[in-house]
Formats: sequence, structure tokens, C-alpha cells
Amino acid sequence: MTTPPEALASRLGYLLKHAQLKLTEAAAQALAPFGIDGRELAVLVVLAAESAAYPLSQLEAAGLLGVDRTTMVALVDRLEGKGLVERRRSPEDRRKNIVGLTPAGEDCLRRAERARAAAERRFLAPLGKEEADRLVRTLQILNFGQGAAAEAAEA
Amino acid sequence: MTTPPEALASRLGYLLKHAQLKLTEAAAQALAPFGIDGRELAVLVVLAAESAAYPLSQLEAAGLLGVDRTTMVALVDRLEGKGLVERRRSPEDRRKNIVGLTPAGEDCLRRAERARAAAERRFLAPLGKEEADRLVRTLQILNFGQGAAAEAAEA
DNA sequence: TATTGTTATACTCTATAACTATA
DNA sequence: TATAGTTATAGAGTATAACAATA
Repeated sequence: MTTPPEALASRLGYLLKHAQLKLTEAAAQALAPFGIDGRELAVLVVLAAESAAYPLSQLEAAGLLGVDRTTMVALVDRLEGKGLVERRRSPEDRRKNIVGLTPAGEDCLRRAERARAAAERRFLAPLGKEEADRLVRTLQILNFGQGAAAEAAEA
Repeated sequence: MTTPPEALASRLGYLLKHAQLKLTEAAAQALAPFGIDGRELAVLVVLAAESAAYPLSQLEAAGLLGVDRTTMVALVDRLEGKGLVERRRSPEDRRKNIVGLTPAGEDCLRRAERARAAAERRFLAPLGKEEADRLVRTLQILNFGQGAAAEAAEA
């Protein structure tokens, strides 16, 4: 792409969009060896984090990820096809699919997550450590508000 | 959307994506009275800014906007349908379409740009003025590098 | 009747390939 | 031959509507 005119390069919308495109591209490259993309990794992360407390149905996982239940079907289809997650009917409510990581999924998650974090660090490298941390906090405030961002900072 | 789990809420990819979605939504609402969306406004901005120097062809405008020439066709079609831009054949090279704002387009640009800027300020309001400025500079560094971001800061 | 998962369908955004008219 | 604009088409991503199984 040619350098954008100054009139665009100072717009927040442009800056956010292209920063996200650039990061998505970097993450895709980092995750390619594992055969998944960033969205699929996010599914694995949520399933692992929440399943530690209690098993998740497709709909519950979809809610946590902020995707439609029809989108979730395709997402789980792909991950199941790769042998990373498993569906099983809930014994308590036979309408529900409990979705959990397979051992291969757990392994993929661990290694892919390391690769993703490294790509994120490389992406943020032009900023200092302090400025990078501040960016994350600032974006948390914009997304969740002052309170939620402060809570996240504690964790 | 339900609150995302902590494992997602600290990911840069998630934060950038949802900040952009939120801003796009706010901009769409602010621009609705003018019958255009943020991408169409960006086209008007580029045409106005660059046409001041010399008239732009569709392909040149597409390059500045970072979109494909086929995408540009649809974009100009829509704006021409709304009476905001005009195509005319270049006398020097009859393959080229010179694209320029109509008087209605200039008027729409002025007023819509004010509304967009106001929406952007509201979006950034939870941050202080200083933190908002720093966010923009930080994103410029991530997108264009330290040098280009410094130049943009001068302007 | 309502809910979960599923399928079919459609809509947006984007890009590739092929066509046309000009050069 | 190459370029600018156009059209047709296809691929991601997402959402709505309808259906089957279950509650």
C-alpha cells in the first residue's frame, strides 16, 4: 500500500483498523505452523480457561467469545476436524453439546499461545515496554470502561 | 455481548478489534444523517485533500485509500448515485476517470467530517486529553514506524 | 412453548480473472 | 503490449430464518 495521506493517517478509525490488520497478519504467520488462526486459538483459550471451572456448551462458549451460535458451529466443526476439540452430548440436558479440548488440543494451545504472545511482543517492539503496557490499558478502558480495565490490571 | 473472559480481554488482537468495532458503530450513527458511512467519508476526504493539488483518477484515489480498483468502482458508484462525486473522462488520457466532489459533496464532507470528529472525541472521552493524544501517536508508530509518526505529529 | 444445535440462505467486504477502450 | 475502468465471480466473515431434537 502507498503511504496514506495525512488526512487519513490521523484518524483513529484508520489507525485502529490498520493496526489490527497488521497484527492479524503477524499472528497468522506465527500460528501457521500449528494449522490454526487467531480466532481458532481464541476458542481454545476460552474452552481451556472456563472448562477448568465447569464444562462449556457450544452456546456458552459462543457467548464468551462474542460470536453467533451459527458461527460457533462452523468454528467447532473446523477444530473438531483438526482433532483439537471434542463434542459430546450433555447427560443432564441432551440438547447441549459439551465442547472440550482433546489432548492434542491442549498441546496445540500451549505451543500456539506461546507463538502468538511472541508475535504480539514483536509487533509491540517499536514501543517501549512502558508504552506498550499503557496501550493495552488504554484500549481496555475504551472497551470496558475505567473500572473493568483497573480490575484487569490487578490480575 | 457478555463480558469476555480475562484470558481474552488482555489480548491485543481482541482489544484492537473490539475498539474498532465500537468506534465504527459510533461513527456510523454520527454519519447516518448524512447518508454515508465512514469509508465513504474517507473517500470524500482523500478526494478533497488531494484534488486541491491536482485532480485524481479512480486508480490514484484507490491507491491513496489502500483499496483495490474494483472496490473503488463500487465506492464511486455509490457516491455518484448520491450526487456527492462526479466522474469525467480525462482529456489527456481517455482511459482515466477523473473523480471530483460535487458542490453537494463538498457540503456533505464539511458537515459529516465535523460529526465524525465529534463522535471520535466522545469515543475517546473516557481517556484524558493527554492519554488520547498518546494513543494516536502510539498507533501511528505501530502503523508507520517511529519516523513517520514523528512527521505526522509535526503537521 | 422455549432452547440447542444445525442447515440453508443472504449480505457485506474484499480480491481475482476476464473483458473493453484506450494508449 | 500495457493500463484504467468495468463486470462477473468467488471467498471470507457474519447474521437471519427455518428445522429437528429435546426440555
